[in-house]
Amino acid sequence: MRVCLDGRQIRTVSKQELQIIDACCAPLACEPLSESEAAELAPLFKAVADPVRLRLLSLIASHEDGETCVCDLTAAFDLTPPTISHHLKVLRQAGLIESERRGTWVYYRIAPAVLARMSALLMPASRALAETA
Amino acid sequence: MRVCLDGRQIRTVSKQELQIIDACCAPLACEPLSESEAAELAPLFKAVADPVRLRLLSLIASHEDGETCVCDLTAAFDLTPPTISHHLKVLRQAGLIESERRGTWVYYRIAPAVLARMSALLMPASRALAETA
DNA sequence: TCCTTGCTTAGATGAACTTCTAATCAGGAT
DNA sequence: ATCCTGATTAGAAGTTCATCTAAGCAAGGA
Repeated sequence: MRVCLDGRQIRTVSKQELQIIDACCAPLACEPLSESEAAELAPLFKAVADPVRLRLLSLIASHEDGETCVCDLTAAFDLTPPTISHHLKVLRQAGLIESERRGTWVYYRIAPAVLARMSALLMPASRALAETA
Repeated sequence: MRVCLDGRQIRTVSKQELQIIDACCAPLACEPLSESEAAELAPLFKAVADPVRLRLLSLIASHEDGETCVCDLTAAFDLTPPTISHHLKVLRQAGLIESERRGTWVYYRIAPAVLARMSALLMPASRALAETA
């Protein structure tokens, strides 16, 4: 882990992540997206196109245990529990997170496959970059 | 360039792209996004969270010349020119594309930096992946 | 100068989305 | 059994968004 100029932490990409990037997801610049592909992908981006859901995703992803209790998530926002629950449902229905109830509490964790697919789609979107390799 | 099981073309990641991935964009799992970071990032994802805009981006990105005339873009959709113009404006205001007028026609091309940032943010969002490296 | 073509802006409409309050469900404790 | 706490569902209100038609702007040709 390194720290960059603006103070944010960064790290290098692992081989395993490269395999995901390299997996079966044609990047945007490869060939035009079909209507059905676009219709399938757009809801995934819509799920993360909200500041609350981005922070929820980030809170869950950066939690040490790999999972986070809803009560901790709710406490991090100035929003009512039903609102947080709504956003978690949107993320879950998009396949970005998974939930599990253990006793009184419900825990959420990241489902990495869909995020990896979205990332791979956007990454090499510049033909110039692809060809100067 | 290879072809995967479902017939879509894929390719490996270049060193230059790795540098972009590795650049100054903390991935989601690194640490929780601040409220202001989330507020800044969400509109970027909102810009691509629409099937028409995803296809527009893909059409522009995959065009041989690196740029595409609006007339070609409009022809690819079953929508009126004002609607296409609206979507192009959304993408341009998000910093994802740039436009240039040459004579009668207006050409759009990809602005790769923002896409690279979004991709880097989503990619290593799984702590499990990051730690099995 | 006037007309034609390409593209964008303005304004309106109907759908979708975010948020809330109130009510409901699930588990655990008294 | 009853109550309490954590979480979700139901329904409503206000806002944002995608799309259209109509109008405007820019550039080139008759």
